[in-house]
Amino acid sequence: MNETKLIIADDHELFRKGLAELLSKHEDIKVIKSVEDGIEFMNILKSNIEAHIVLLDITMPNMDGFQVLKEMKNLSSTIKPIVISMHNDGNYIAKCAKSGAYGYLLKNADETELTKAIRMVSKGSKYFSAEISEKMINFMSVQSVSEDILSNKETEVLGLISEGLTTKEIASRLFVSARTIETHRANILKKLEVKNTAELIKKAAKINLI
Amino acid sequence: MNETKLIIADDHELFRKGLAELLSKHEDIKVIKSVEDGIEFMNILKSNIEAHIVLLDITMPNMDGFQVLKEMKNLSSTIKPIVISMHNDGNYIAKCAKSGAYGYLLKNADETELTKAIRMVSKGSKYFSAEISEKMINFMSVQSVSEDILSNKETEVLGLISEGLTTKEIASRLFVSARTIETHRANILKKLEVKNTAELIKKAAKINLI
DNA sequence: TAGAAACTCCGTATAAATACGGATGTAAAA
DNA sequence: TTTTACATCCGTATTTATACGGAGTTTCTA
Repeated sequence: MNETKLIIADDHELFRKGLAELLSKHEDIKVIKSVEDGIEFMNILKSNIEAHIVLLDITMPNMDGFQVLKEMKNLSSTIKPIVISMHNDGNYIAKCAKSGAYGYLLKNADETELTKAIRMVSKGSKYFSAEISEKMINFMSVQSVSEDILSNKETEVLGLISEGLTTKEIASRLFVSARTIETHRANILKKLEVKNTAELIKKAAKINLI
Repeated sequence: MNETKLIIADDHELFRKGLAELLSKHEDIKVIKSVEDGIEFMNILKSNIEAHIVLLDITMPNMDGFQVLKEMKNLSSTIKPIVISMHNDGNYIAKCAKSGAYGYLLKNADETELTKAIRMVSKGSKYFSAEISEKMINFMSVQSVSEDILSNKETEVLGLISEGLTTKEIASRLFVSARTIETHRANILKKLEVKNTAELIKKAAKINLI
């Protein structure tokens, strides 16, 4: 028979348990492991466990879903990740797709959709619902994936700005001139299409840059 | 027999279903309804359904958990709300306790804790785990519940600041002098214990003021 | 290898925010 | 009723941020 072995990675105990319970009714799907963070999952992955799919939450402590996806790609794992997230934010979806997710489900998806996604991915297809695809496309048409918007230095500067440091303070902490930080600030404002610090921090918080 | 009838209010279909499945194993607990937002729950409440407990999510569309709690208090409902949230933020917890929640569970609580909470609340007690209580106490000791921190005017100004408006722009929009807005800004910074706009917006976003 | 980013730095100027230290009338709460 | 918080306003001064426009070096990539 064709049994799909899957792992659940989610930091919410009740969600994990409930999901396992829910899936136990389906004979072709078997939950073989249940972990609560990315690190734990990576350990399992490295132990060469035989599994087909991992239902992966994005927001997890220690190591989040994005990092897990990246690592899985590096290790060219054969386990196919389906992301289960509560964010129907185009940015999240796009990042997951880019990082090698085989599917993206919202936590308010229904059981039918969940099993459909698992079965499709199990057969080698990808599963992104119409709603999800649309969000992603809309997002990509207006702005690039946030990961790529800012350079490393800019991201670092943004972090310090959000801590409440002034340009001068940031400059001395990063051992560069204040002019440099001013330029970084200007570039960040431009890239995120905002006109001052207040708007900047709000937007950065929204798209989870900080 | 003493069967506890409960309602689940959560916008995540999978969570709802999973939870129901999980609880179905317990004979003394019966899930009688499952709704996906606050409005839907209020309708059920008004239909005089017989239920003992509602497992209430905070972040829901249309009408969130806080509003539901407030409304339930107004209607002096006999259904006892247990909040299930993913935020272990002292501010959230304190607001719920203040609004009449009988319990507060994190979504990463385990099954044992869930059933324990349900049974205790069913018997008339309240259930706040040691961890949750601690968070709440820590929070309240350092700052009052966010709802009460800022005055109405200050909240309004904060909103406009976060939109990227300058002091002058805000002043003309609110038909007052720029000085007034400067004072408001200063007071807001002081109340939230931050030293500039960047930190302000970050904090405001964090405690969901904007 | 050529070109594009990224990172660094500079000058000049204006706009905006923050830090002081006041003041008044009104409304709500103790 | 007395106190307290709120909302409004003012002056002076300094610090920060933003807006221009430019340029050299390195590093990565097509």
